[in-house]
Amino acid sequence: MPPTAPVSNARQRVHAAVRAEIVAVARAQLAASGAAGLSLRAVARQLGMAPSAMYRYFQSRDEILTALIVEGYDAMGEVAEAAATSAEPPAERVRSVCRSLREWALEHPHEYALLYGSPVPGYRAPELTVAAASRVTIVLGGIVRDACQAGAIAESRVPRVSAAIAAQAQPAGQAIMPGVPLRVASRALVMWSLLFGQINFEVFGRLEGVVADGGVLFDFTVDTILDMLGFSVAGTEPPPETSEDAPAPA
Amino acid sequence: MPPTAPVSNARQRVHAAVRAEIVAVARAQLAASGAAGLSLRAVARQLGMAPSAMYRYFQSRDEILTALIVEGYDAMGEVAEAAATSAEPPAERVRSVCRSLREWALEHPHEYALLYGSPVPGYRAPELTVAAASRVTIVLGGIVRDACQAGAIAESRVPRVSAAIAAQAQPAGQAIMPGVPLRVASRALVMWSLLFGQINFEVFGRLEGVVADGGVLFDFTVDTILDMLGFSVAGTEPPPETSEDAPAPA
DNA sequence: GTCTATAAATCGATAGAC
DNA sequence: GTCTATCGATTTATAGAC
Repeated sequence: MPPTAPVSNARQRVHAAVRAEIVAVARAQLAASGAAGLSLRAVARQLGMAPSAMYRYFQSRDEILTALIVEGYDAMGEVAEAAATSAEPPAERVRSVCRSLREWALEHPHEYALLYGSPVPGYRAPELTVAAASRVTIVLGGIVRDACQAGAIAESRVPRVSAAIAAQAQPAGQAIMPGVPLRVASRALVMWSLLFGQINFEVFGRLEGVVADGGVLFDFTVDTILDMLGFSVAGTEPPPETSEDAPAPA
Repeated sequence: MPPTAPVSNARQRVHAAVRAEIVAVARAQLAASGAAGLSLRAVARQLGMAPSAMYRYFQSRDEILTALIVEGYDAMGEVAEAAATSAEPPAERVRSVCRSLREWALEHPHEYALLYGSPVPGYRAPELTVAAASRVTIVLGGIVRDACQAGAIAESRVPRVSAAIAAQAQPAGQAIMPGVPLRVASRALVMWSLLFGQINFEVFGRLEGVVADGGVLFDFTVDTILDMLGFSVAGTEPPPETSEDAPAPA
């Protein structure tokens, strides 16, 4: 046996377990106080620990926040990946992923806000978190790439893009969706804004007096995403049920 | 003279002046501490007042926050209205308004976050604020309505919508853009998500390692908005400069 | 690794003198 | 309308005994 290899492996396990417990309590408190109000002491209190004992597990309050963020990105990545694995056509997989993201956001509004809402005032996100954040990105980017290869995207329906935007979209597009034409990759960048903009509005309650059924509007948003990406999808051009397009009676 | 009419008009003026001063200081503190950390005492301290004296001007801390929100919506409404008044074609007016909103948001990130970011944990927005919020909405909705009447929107390029989404979009669409066909009004609802989703990403720093020039991506976003609304606009179909659409060299 | 104790602050809101 | 004084809490973080 190497003399230094299995140094107190059991200790490490309980350490990790307590860490997880701390994060779990912190997550519960996030809902009540918001990210800015997350208190190290309150977590300790609820856990029956002395506040000072927390410092054996996290160097600072911000480190708990970081763990919370990473955990959140991972959870979203997981539901997105789960929704993406199916043999359905790409457009349906996009729908599934988008719906799963919305659902998770509505079920975990405070964690979602931590990820996609206003930045926490004094907090500086470490590199660690950006890697976790890319997981969701990769899922949707992968479907777009698959769709392109499978011919499910009618490139001709997507307008050409200027050299300026092409230059901007090239690095990120190449990284996430290698091989995807730049006009599609450019619009895919915009897709994030539309998707998360819509989820933001609903989760943050900004749709309250405006729209009664957020789910219907969300599905329409996803339809719009598919349309603007050039997806050839039944239902985009001639929708199942159509409504008269008159200015509507007073 | 009526016995009760001009009761201490001077007093009211200084009262309003002090109120404005309080809000100004609070606005400055918003940048440092965020909305959740806005402190009535800190404002008083910086103003050289006793904390208790603040209660002559605002009933509570939340009321200061409300004033800040109303002020913010008004400021955004003002820049939007200013950008909208021009004899240019509707598409250009949309561009101007969107750009002006982005610019304001980048110049006032913390106030913007207060309006369009995560909700403040314990704070419940009063009715007062929703009226102020609609000002920006009305500007863009008005341009869309104008564009429809002027024939600047090719309705045929916008897909028909299902009865379900039409029912959702009808009330808000009718209120903001009376007379606009439902398929266009529906997509106009989605326009807000795309517009503010894009601004959110940039203002909240979520574009940092992804895109170098946020302005270029934003202009492309606005182009996409115009395209998805059916605007007939030079530059959407055949862009000024076009780039080769090859998958890009490694 | 956990505890007590403590330092050095913060906060919102109220009471009551002037 | 402004002040002092105060209530009754809150917080992060550290020191040091066990």
